[in-house]
Amino acid sequence: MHDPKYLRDNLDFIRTSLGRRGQDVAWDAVQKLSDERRTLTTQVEQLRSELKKGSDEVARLRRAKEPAEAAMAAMKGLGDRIKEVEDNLRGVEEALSDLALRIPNLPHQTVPLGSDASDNVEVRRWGTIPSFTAPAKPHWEIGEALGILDFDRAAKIAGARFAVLSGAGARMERALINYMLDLHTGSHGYREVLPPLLVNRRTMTGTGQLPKFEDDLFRLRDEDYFLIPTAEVPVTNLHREEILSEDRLPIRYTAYTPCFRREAGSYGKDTRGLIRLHQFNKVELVAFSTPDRSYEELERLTGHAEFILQSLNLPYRVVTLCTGDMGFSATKTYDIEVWLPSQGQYREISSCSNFESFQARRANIKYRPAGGKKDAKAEFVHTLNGSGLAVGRTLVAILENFQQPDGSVLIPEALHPYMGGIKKIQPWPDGS
RNA sequence: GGAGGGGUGACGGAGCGGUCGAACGUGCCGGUCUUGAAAACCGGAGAUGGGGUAACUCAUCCGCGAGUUCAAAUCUCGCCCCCUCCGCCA
Repeated sequence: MHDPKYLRDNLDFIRTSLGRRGQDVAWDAVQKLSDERRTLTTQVEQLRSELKKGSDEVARLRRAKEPAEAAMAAMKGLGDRIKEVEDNLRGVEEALSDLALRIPNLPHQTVPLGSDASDNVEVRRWGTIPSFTAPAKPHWEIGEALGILDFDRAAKIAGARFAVLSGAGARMERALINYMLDLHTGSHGYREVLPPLLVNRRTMTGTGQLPKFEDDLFRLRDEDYFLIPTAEVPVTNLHREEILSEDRLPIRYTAYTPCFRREAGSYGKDTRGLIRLHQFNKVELVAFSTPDRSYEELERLTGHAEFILQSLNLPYRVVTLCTGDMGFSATKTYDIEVWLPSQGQYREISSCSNFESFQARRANIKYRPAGGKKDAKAEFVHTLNGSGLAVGRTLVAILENFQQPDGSVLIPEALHPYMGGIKKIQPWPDGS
């Protein structure tokens, strides 16, 4: 959400800057409602001031044992008039905030202009792309042959876009989760959090999923709870309605959670395999920063996610998303894309973003600057987050990049301690 | 699910329907005292929105929402959350 005052005074600038991203915003209504809110606010305050003075006068008269009937009669009805104007004002404010909550964040100056993913700019590459004598197999073939991935039974018990992992597959998913968490908590300075997977409406609004993207979420039928689409949601909202002291910043959390997404509108995309599921595992990195350090923090955080891939020896590249490809709440986003041999291309495995004060304003997360000066007014923090990493896609990358001619898959050395001594995944004999 | 208790400022905790934005205590900041510190004493300090170059000023905020009243932290109703006991359950 934008600063209401800034929004009111810079409507045209914001509108122009957003370009295509702001095309479905009702700009004229925003303008009109902003103006109305202002006049109604002034009106209410004047009436209230009048009422207050009148009431004080009544109190004074009665204390002085003087007749107060006239003063009371004069005030009669004022309250009702105030209520009327207030109802108006409330209506205007609700309408305005509903519209304002649907305005995307403005991109940072360093974000390249563009309309879609093809305009994203590659920042760097790491690792060597493996070469294969035979065509590289897709992970679902590898996994099914090894008996560690089962999409047919997943479809039976749940439906399309679900997967069952078993044996060494299940083990490796768990190994990756533990490995990532250990690294982020042990070496990168994050505090581990295990949050609820169901959250309320207020929380979903705080990070920007609501009101605009309700269709992307799974929602419970009988209660107003949503399944989280990412740990970003509960973890960022941890400090909702709080004022943090500056010396606590930056706060860095890492959280493993399953993530649930309806994937509405992505029919036909990545229908096979583990790439796009309704439920997947992710280890998330979340940071709360002072405004002056948030871009520095974005680089750090991205580096922490990259390090996982490096330590697993998986080739990847980092791209800066262009203005047209960025998410709703971000000012700047780096995508980390891992190499998938079967597709002959890099695919997203992490997305690291700075939201500046956009989420903080929605969720009311502030900090009080240190220094003991009298002007220590609370200000909004900057929030950031990134995947570190999407676990299922990491498994995909391992299966595909380290597949062997005999159908087995070599396990990266960093995972050996987490795999109970297994260094290679061999076919499960009876194939069940 | 049943019964009861409670939600007030960073925290603890008061609050006859009318100088209550809110006593008091702790913590915090500044000062006096001290070689320094502690103690003691004095003073300061909330959030949001509007107006003003500024000193400042106006409005709102005592879980949330509605109602009663000239006037609500205080009275009434609904909702949310927390706690205790009982039942159920991993």
